[in-house]
Amino acid sequence: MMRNRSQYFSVKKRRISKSRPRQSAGIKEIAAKLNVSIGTVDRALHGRPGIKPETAAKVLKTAEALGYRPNVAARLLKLNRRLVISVHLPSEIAAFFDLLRSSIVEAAGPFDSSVELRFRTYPTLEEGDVEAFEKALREHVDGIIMAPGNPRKLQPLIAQASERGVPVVCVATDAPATERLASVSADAHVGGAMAAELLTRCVRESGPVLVLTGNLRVVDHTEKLRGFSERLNAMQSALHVVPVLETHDHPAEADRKTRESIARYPDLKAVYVTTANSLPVLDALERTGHLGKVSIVTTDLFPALAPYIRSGAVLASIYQRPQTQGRVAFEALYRYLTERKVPPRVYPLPPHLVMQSNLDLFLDLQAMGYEKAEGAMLMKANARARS
Amino acid sequence: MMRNRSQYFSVKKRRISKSRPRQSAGIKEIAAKLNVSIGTVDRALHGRPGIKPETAAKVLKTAEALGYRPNVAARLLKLNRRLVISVHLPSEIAAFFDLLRSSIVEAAGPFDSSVELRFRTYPTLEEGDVEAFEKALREHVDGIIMAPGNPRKLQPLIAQASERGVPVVCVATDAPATERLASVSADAHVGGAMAAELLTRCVRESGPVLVLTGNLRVVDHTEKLRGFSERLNAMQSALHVVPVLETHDHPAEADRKTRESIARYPDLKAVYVTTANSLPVLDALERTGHLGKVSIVTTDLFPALAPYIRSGAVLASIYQRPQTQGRVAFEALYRYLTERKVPPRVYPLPPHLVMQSNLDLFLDLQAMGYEKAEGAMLMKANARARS
DNA sequence: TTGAAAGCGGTACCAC
DNA sequence: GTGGTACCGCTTTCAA
Repeated sequence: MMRNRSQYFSVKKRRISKSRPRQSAGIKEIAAKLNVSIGTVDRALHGRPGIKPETAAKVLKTAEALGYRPNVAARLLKLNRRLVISVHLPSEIAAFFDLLRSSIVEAAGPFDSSVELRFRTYPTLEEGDVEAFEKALREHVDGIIMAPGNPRKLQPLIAQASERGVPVVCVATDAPATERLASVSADAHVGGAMAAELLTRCVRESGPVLVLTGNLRVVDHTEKLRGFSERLNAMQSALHVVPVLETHDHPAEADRKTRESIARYPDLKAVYVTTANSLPVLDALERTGHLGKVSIVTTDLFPALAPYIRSGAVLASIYQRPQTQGRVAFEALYRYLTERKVPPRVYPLPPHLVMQSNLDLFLDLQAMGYEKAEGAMLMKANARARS
Repeated sequence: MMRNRSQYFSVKKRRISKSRPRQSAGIKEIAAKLNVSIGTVDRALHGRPGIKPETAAKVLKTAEALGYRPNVAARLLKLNRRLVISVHLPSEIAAFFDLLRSSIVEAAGPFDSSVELRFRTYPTLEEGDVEAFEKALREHVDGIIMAPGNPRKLQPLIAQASERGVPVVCVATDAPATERLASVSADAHVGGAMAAELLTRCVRESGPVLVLTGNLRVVDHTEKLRGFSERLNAMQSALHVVPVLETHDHPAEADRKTRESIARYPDLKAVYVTTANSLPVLDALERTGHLGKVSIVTTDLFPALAPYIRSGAVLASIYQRPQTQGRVAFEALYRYLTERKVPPRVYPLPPHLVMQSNLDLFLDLQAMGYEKAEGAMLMKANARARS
C-alpha cells in the first residue's frame, strides 16, 4: 500500500519566525575566543584525558560565560546510536500491563529515532523477571524498566547493573533497598487510605470490613493494608478489619475465602479488594445476595468491572494509572540517559478514584490507550516484516 | 560561579550495545537504489516542486518499501531553527497558573535546544488574552498555548492563526467552536458530577445544597453545574440545589452571598464551590458556626485550603491538575509541529479528588512543581543576564 | 527536471 | 597536549 507523503512529516514551508538560529554559543565560539581548537574544547567539556588542567579550566570558564549549551541534535547525529531500553513486564493482569507497555511506546514516540525499546515479557510477576534481567545485562542495554516481582533475587543483579552504569527504573511495584535509579508506582499506602476514607464516609453502620489481598510478601500489598488500617483508626471509623485474606491472585481461592468470610461474619458491612483479582469476590457476594448490601472498594479498572461500578454495587475502584506509570518511568530514564538528570528516587503517583461519575471518562481513556497500543504493535510488525 | 562539568551532560563512555546505527534506510539508500540523487529523493518525499510525477511516485514507493524514517536529529541540525511557542496565561489564581506555566517549562526540557518558549502574562483571565494573541501573531510564532478568557473575541483571531498555519492549543478552559488544534482541561462536567456523587454518598439527611460559581458565561463553570445537577438527579440524591450564586471570583461578593444564603436556608446540608475562590466561603461558614456541620466540596488546591481538608471540614476538593494540563498541552503542540501528528480535539482530564488520605501527597507534588518552576526561572534569568 | 555539494554542531581519530 | 579534519543525514542552493 502507498504511504501518504505527509507521513514523513515534512516540516513544510512555514512563515518563519526570525528567531536567531542559536541562543547560546557553540563549541566553535568557545574555541575561537580562546584561540584553541575545537578538539581541545571538546576534551575540556567532557573531561577527557590528554588536556592540561589549566586549559580545561579556562575552557570551562569560557563555556560558562558564554552560556554554552550542547546541541543535542548534532550530538545525536554524530553519535548516531540509539539508546537501547529494555522493558521487562509480565503479561499477567493484561489489563494493567498492556496499558503500561503501550504507554511506554507512546512516550518514546518523539524519540523514535534515538531510542530502541526491547520488550521482554514473561507469564507472571513472579516468574521470569530474573532471567529477563540477566539477558538484558548480557546484551549490554543502556537502561532497564521493570516490574520487580522478586526484589530479593534481583537485588544483586540491580547492583551489578548499577556498577556497570546501567540505570534501572522500577514500575508497578518497588524493589526498595536496591541500587535502582527510580521507582514509579501508585502510592500504595495512600491507595489503601483512600479506600478506608471512602468506606468510612459512606458506610452508615458499624461492623466488620473484609480485606482481600494478593500476597503479603509483596510490599505493594502490605502497604495498602497499612494505609487502610491507619486511616480507619485516624478517622475512628465504625468499621473494623477482620483477618486479612490472601488470594494469591487465584480466582478459585478468592471465591472460596470470600464465601467462608461471609458465613463467618454475617453482619459484614464492607469489602476492600487490594488487587485486580476482584471478580471472583464480586461473584461470590452476588450469589450470596450481598451485592448492593455491603459497600465495596476494588482496585484497578478493566471492562468486566465497569458494570459493577456503573450500577453502584462497587462504590469505587482505586485506579493505579498504568499509563501514567509507563510515561513517567520512560521519561525519567530517558532524561537520565541523555542529560544525566537524576530523577527523584520515588515517584508516588496519587491513585485515582473511579466512581459512577467518572467511569465513562476512564473507560474512554483506556480505550485510547489500547488503540495506540495496536497502532504501535502494527508498526513493529511491519518493521519486522520489512527487514 | 563555576559550573560543574557534568552539567554539560556529556554522554560518557559506556559499553556500547551493538545495535545497528540505523534501523531503516536513509535518503541515500533510496537514492542509490533508484540511481537518482538525494536531492531528487528529498523533493519527492516532501512534495516539493520541480520533479516529474513518475519519479516522485517511484521514490515514494521505494521509501515505503525500505521503511524509510527521517532522521530527526539530522533535520533539526540542518534546519537549525527553534520552534517558537507562545504561552498566554493570566497571573491571577497564581496557585493554578504558576503550576501550569512551570509544567510547560518542564515538559519542554528535553527539547530545550529546539524549542523557545515565550511567556506572555496578563493580570486576569478576562483581560489581556486578546492583546497577547495579536502580539504573538505579529511575531510569527510557530504555535500558541493559551487560556481563552474571551472565547468570543478570540474566535476570529484563532481563525486567522489557523489560516496562517499557526496551531493553537487551549488550556484551563476551552474556546469551543473555534479553529483551535486542541483543548486540554479538566473535564468540568465530570468534576461537577464527582462533587455530587461524593456529597450524595456522604450526607445522611435531605436538604438544600448551595452552589457557588464564578461566572455563568464561562463554559467551564456552567458545565460543572450541569454535571452536578445531573448526577444529583441520577442518584436520586436527598440533596437539592438552591439557586446558584455567582461570585465573579470576588472574595467580598462570595462572603456576602454565602452569609445571605445561610440566613435563607438554615437547614443547609452541603456546599459546593466550583472555583478556587473558596476561602471567603469557608470563612463565612466558620464565623456562623457552620463549619463541620455542612459537607463541603471545593475546587483546586492551594496551601490555605489544606488545613480545611486535613481537619475534615472540607470533605474533598476537585483538583484540576494544572501540571498535567501544561504537559499534555505542550506535548500535543510539539508533536503537531514536528511530526504533524494531529491530537484529539479535546483532552478531558479526569479531575482528582483531594481528601484527607491523599492531601499530603498532593501537597508534595505541588511543592515539587514550584521547585522546578524556580529552577526554570533562574535559568531564564541567567540566560538573559548573559546575552 | 535533475545532480552535486556545502554545511548545520558536535565527536573521534590521526598527526604533530 | 593540541590542532586539524572527516563525517553523521538531511536541507538547500546553484549549476547543468
